[in-house]
Amino acid sequence: VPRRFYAADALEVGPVLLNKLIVRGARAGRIVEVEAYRGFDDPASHAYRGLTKRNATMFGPPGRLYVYFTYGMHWCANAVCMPDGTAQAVLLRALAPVAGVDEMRAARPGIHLDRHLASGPAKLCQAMGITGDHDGADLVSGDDGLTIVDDGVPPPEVPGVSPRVGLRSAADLPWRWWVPGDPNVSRARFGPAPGPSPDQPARRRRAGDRAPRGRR
DNA sequence: CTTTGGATCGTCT
DNA sequence: GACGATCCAAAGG
Repeated sequence: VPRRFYAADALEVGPVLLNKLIVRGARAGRIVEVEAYRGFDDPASHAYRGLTKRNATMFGPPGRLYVYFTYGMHWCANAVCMPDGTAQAVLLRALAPVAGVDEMRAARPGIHLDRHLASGPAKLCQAMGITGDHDGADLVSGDDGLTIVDDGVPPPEVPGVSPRVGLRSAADLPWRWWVPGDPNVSRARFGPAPGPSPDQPARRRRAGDRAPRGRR
């Protein structure tokens, strides 16, 4: 995926990142869920309050990986968008494992079902072995061992859409997208798959299909 | 299947 | 000093 792909608004890049592959060595996963984070105009973004040591990568050139540490134990990874100087990013929230599944399982002991290997932003980093060491990695050159490639599978014509997960502020903005019907999409409080998608008959009701309930 | 609470620490106020 | 762009085990239906 070329540099110019990322040099756009995260609201545009997010949905078209779906179904692309993230590759690290033998491991590869298809991106099936993402969220957009903008900058000064997005209160939920790490970049909202300006440049800091942690979020510096978000303010740098597009096509790099922004990795941050949260909850005292988890890493999460984003693809940086917009030209150098403007902070935006797309959070990678879930993968469908495609290759190197043995390595992913080794990185996540105790997980048996493939669809649980990378069905969340921190799980994704564990499965791929992504840590703070990869903050700033160039996804375009692949020089740091991480790349995002297009293997010809197009993004969904009509992705699933919902508000972003786990936020206090800006909790209403519908900036989360996923591949409809994909079993690797994270279980969230807001529902996957509004209606039956073209090729998916009719799924049984799931926890996430309900309207958001109070608290949080 | 769902809900609840604990873990755990860097970052910014 | 408070709070996360989270995950999992445990416990209850």
